[in-house]
Amino acid sequence: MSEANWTVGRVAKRCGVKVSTLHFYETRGLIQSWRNAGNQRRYKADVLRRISVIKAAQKMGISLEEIKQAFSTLPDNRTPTAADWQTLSTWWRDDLDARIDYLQRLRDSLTGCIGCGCLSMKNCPIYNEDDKLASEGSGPVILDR
Amino acid sequence: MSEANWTVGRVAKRCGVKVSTLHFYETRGLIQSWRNAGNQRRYKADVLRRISVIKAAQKMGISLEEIKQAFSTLPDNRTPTAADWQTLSTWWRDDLDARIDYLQRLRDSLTGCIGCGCLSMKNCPIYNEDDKLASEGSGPVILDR
DNA sequence: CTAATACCTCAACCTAACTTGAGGTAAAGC
DNA sequence: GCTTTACCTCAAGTTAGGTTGAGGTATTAG
Repeated sequence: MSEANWTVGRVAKRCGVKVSTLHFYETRGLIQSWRNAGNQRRYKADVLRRISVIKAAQKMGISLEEIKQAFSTLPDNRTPTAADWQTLSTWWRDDLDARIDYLQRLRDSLTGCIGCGCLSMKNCPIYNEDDKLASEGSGPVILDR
Repeated sequence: MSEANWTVGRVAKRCGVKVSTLHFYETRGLIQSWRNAGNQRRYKADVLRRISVIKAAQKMGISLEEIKQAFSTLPDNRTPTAADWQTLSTWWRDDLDARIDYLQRLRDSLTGCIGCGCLSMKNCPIYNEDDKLASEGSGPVILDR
């Protein structure tokens, strides 16, 4: 099999994902393929690394949309080099550091917080993480208790 | 307002969630209410803490189903005490420790891994984390962003 | 007493990330 | 050449965690 002749089935098996997942990633613009004479997908070998990177990023909690954004920084007209991938990993590492840090702060305030009854109060560290990572919805309302 | 006369609207406002969320949590068995003569929901004050705990647990990446399981260990016939909640927080703290540990290992192998090309190989640490957190439910753990 | 809110139920809709299935074609094995 | 396996497209289904809206009732403020 030449460098540019990977079939969906082979890629799927090699990467441990389903064929439907590869179709799906393609519709989302995360991977590309060319078609042979019979309209079947064929991939270049670098798709393997892309998929691996997608899977790794997902384990870090990164969404497909964000992965797509990150991929858009890769070179268009040539196969990404190790250095190109390295750049991505550095970028995500910071993200991962932030997530870890957030969870650690959450952990450190957890024991005191859940038990003590402060959860609905304005000074609760869990409720008031001054952190974009934590912000969701409209947030708690300060009331007495 | 007596201890057992919280309306949905008040609870929602106090906790920073929507009324529909409270309805939803009720259908999932996460909170309970009683009805007044006009069929409107009324809550006991302890629902406030339940909701706070749900929110805190979600930030740790715990699913509603798991939260429900944890709640099932709370006493049925009396309002949970601080000690009861403390037990839960200890339980989840271990969970959180495991998640942090997992992310740290992921981070430590990331730089070497994404760049080096080993990602699709059998011995790649990212691909072979022997970790249940990495494979629980549908996809990776969801974290706040 | 009346109008403005607040609630109620139930069904449908939403996003993410896929999976499943139907109906049909291509490629590969013997 | 024939049969099995691999692919193709497109639509619809799935799970989590909610949100939105319609049509109707209860409560509350003035």
